[in-house]
Amino acid sequence: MGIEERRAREKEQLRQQILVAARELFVNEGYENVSMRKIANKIEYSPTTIYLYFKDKADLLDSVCQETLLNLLNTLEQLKRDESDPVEALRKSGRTYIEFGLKYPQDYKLTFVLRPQFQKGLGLQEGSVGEKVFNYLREMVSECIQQQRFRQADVETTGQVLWSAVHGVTLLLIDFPDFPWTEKDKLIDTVIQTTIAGLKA
Amino acid sequence: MGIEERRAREKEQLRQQILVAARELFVNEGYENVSMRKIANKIEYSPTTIYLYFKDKADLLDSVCQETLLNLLNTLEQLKRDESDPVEALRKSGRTYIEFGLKYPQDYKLTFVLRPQFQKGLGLQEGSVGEKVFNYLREMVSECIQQQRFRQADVETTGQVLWSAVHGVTLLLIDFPDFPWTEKDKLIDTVIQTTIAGLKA
DNA sequence: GATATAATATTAACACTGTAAAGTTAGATT
DNA sequence: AATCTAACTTTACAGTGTTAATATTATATC
Repeated sequence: MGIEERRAREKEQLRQQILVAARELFVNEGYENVSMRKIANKIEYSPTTIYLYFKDKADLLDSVCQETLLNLLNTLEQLKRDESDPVEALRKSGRTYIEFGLKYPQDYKLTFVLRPQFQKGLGLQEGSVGEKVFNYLREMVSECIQQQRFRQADVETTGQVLWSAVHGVTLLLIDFPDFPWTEKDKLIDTVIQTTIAGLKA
Repeated sequence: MGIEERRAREKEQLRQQILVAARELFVNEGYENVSMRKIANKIEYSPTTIYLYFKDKADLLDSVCQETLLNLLNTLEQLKRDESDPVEALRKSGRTYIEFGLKYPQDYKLTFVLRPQFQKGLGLQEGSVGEKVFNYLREMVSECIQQQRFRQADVETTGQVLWSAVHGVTLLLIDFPDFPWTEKDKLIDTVIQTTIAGLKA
């Protein structure tokens, strides 16, 4: 049955096409200003066709973000392999996380701030990419504590403290671009280093 | 001329009425799901009347957030008078800030996450309440550094690091209520103490 | 008290939005 | 060749923010 397979392939292709178009508009114009009609125009299909591939607009945007997050997860995992020192790995991971957020601010906000509000209780459900990202953090922190590079403390709490710091600075930099921030790279480094120093103390 | 004064008073009253209705709807239904018509219905005026008092929907949101910020500022300023030790004052301020966010989660998100998105570039302009809140933080940090309770460092950067930490944990607690957080009070304390410890080191 | 003036509120309209339902068309199966 | 089915489009609805024109009211002036 090669025909069905070809059809499935074509179907998947259009799905991807929609995702690509959506991401491009989404990133460039901000997710508020992207309408189904705009996406449809871009791919030269009628607006309602999109509904054959995605439940609704939220679902579409969700899929875009999922992809982006998977990207983040991959970037982080790669990093882990290239670095043996656990504290240094953690530092680099923090940087990577923040820079990711700044590179895809719309995706970051949608995933970590705007979506949870509407999908109450489904923020970091089991198996979600978000959960995997936090698991990654857990591992790194655990390593640091086990090797006594951090003061003896709860792995969970320590991870949550780190996440708070990087999440916070990421969102502030995204949301208040005109605030007189310290030079961006310095600020990011200081946030990470200060938190790590605090965990050693 | 008591008449003009009465009119100004009445005008201000309706303005307030709009603000109250808008806040209530924004908080309960989410900014996106609140239409000008809904607000108008609630106050029993025609939709366009609102435009005589506010430039547009974003401006209305802005005004709601201004009020929230003023509320936060008052809460913080009260605290400053009651504490002489600068590090302790900072610690308490951090707690107060976070607790404020958790007490009015929707208002907090509206002010610090949603509003910036719609009022791009007008995040913390000169003379704004937002700026005053950050000035408050600046003062406290400055005191800590001057008294050599913190390691010698840039006041601006130090303040921004602290803000990142409290902002981060506030939003995480709000947005992922089902995440297996460490006990809330412990987490908040650890975030603040770790950051402060890092600033001493 | 009648009339002009200014402030305030409303109606109607425009160009959008997300999306449900029904209609169309092309290709595969019988 | 007739039928079925999946993919896609057309149409339509109820809603959105917002503007311009209009109507209503309250006050000031004659």
